[in-house]
Amino acid sequence: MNSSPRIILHLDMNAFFASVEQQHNPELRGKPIAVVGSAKRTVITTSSYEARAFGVKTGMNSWQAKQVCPELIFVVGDNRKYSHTSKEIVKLMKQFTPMVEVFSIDEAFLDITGSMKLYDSPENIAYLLKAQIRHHFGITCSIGIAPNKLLAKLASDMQKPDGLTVIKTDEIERRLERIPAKDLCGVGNKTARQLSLLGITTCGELGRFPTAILKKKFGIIGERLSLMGRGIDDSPVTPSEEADEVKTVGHSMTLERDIEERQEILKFLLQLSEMVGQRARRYSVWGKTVTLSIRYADFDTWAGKQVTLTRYINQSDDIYKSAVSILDTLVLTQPIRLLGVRLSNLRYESNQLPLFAEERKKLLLASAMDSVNDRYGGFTVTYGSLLDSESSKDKGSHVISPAWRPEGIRNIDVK
DNA sequence: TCTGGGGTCCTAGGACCC
DNA sequence: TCTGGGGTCCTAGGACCC
Repeated sequence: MNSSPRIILHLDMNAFFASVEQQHNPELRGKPIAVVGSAKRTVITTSSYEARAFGVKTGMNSWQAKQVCPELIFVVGDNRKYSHTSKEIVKLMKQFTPMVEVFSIDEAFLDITGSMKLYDSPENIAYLLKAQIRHHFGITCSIGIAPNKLLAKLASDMQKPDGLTVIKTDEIERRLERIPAKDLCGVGNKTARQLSLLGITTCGELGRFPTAILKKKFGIIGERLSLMGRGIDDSPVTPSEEADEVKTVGHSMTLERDIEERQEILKFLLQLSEMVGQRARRYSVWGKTVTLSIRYADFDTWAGKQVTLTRYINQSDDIYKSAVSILDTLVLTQPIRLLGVRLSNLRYESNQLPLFAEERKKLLLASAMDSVNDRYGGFTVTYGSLLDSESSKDKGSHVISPAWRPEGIRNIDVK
């Protein structure tokens, strides 16, 4: 396979959520701020560069952050805002090429190989993108340009904030030589540790290491690791419209406090099942497998199981029943910190006709509730047992995720 | 006063069928 | 009477990404 060289651009919005908040509220500009969730047990999802200077990091809880930065301002995140801004920025990117792959709410890959006739150079496109994003949204971004996605992503990480880094084909080897292998997208903590046991810490070392040994140790990943070490990556930029359909739909939540009582567990399971069912129905997805996951109070121990049914479901109470049936097979050994419900083994069917009157009634009731929820968001209407419960008060607002995809089914229920 | 939430892909073993 | 191998589906768990 010998194709002509590609030009790939990776764009990473700097401190995206925090930047959006600072843009919306001028009083926050120039100040150390942290975007958090509304729940009690929340962590920092993003912080401004002013806050990072103090050592504030993603994943810290509020009091840890306050320790390192006493004047830190906490802002409760608002997914609608970020999603909206993200979509607008994607529109802007698409003026340069239709080949835009939305990688997360604050990152995208652009294949600009075909855009060179219109714009003199890749750098030119990068400067225009940066200028327009700054002008329209007041946000800076870091851009990496390289012959493939792996290197473009690596490059965008090299200068932050507001950076531009270009890696040309003839300098790949030199530039990779001393880069830590851990910096490669796909090499996490565990793999990095395994590699270091083999005496590998840099990309250079990884690329020179015998592929056969890597294969033996890491299986299918081994070969890929070897290629990555040499900066080789053939994966295409896939525009989001052509992306695979989503394969699972799930929600989980860390509870305000650890719980043990069955009634209380059931209440949250019902809420989660409703969240999952609502999203599944909105996108005409039916699933055959339900997974219940439980994180215990000690944080490190997990419980849970999956069951596969003989039919496809997407009604909240069917999901709920399955989740409860799993719960009934478990022997709980600790109070519960987190509960999760997930639907998988999905099938996409829009016009499945329910056979029985009972089924029809259920569908009608569900769609009526969905349309109200569509208009008002969150859990304006929900099942009886949730009313007056503490869980309905927060209206699902604890859902904040930096990697949340703003397109298609990956959307959470925010309109 | 610890530690969020949404996903994808891969592996390995067992059941079951032909 | 004796014992192969391929394919598929399922569960559980781990690693990774944002």
